[in-house]
Amino acid sequence: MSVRIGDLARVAGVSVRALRYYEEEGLVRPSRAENGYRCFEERDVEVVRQIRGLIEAGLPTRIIRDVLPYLDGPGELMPEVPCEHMLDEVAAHRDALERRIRCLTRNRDALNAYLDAAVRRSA
Amino acid sequence: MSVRIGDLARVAGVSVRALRYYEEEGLVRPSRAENGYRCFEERDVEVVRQIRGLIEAGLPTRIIRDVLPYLDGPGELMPEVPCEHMLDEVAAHRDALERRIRCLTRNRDALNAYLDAAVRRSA
DNA sequence: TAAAACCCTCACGCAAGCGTCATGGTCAAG
DNA sequence: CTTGACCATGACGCTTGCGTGAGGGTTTTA
Repeated sequence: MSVRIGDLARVAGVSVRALRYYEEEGLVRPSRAENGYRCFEERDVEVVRQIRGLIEAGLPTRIIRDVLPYLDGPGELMPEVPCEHMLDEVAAHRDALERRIRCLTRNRDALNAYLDAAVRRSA
Repeated sequence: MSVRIGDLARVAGVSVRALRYYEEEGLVRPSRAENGYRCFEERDVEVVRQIRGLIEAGLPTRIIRDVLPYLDGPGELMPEVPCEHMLDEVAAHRDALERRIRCLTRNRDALNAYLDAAVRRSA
């Protein structure tokens, strides 16, 4: 029923060590079997992919830990009484993402322009 | 006429140490005065901002060094005879940026959805 | 002309995100 | 019942992107 760490690593495309690290950082919270083995869930596959994407995008784990609870879909399980302070933090994260997206988009467009020009020249 | 490292640091919003590091990594190539001081150009302000954005977006300096020459605008100063291999590398960088952008966009949208829901609930 | 304020080059230090043993329990297969 | 494939917990190592002196010239300011 439960997914073991090796299986999750293979399916999600990360190392076993990385998964243990993510647990240390509080990004995933597997339960434990009687023998001490970590028990992951099916949904952790997507969670880990999400984590990978965010880490590759440059977000530190402590921020990922903060925003991960809000990324389960459109407000499915929202924390009770979201206090102002937390909302501000989430909004700040959103703004940071916005800036990163704009920066990356500009650079992607520039690379595309370069590639286009190179192709036209070789034609 | 030339910009000194301290001025550039203030204007571009980075540390002097960071600028020296960028030079070590080949991201900027200031000339030198007779006294050994680094001579930056006005345009380096924007270059450094560009670099900062890419680093914050998670790109390692060696990749930034690779793509930076192609980000000066739409193919203004294109390297002579861009070999296939290099074009492939640039395209790969572009694809990596694309993936990052999609990941960040998904997460930004999720955060927005969360924030919207929170606001509606408090209303 | 002397203190401030910059600049230079080493060079060590540090946090993040794992890689990589070392050492040892667990469990299905032969 | 032993071999091999997994699992666990330390714990040290490495890379990246700088921070932070140490030690010593230069240039502007008082």
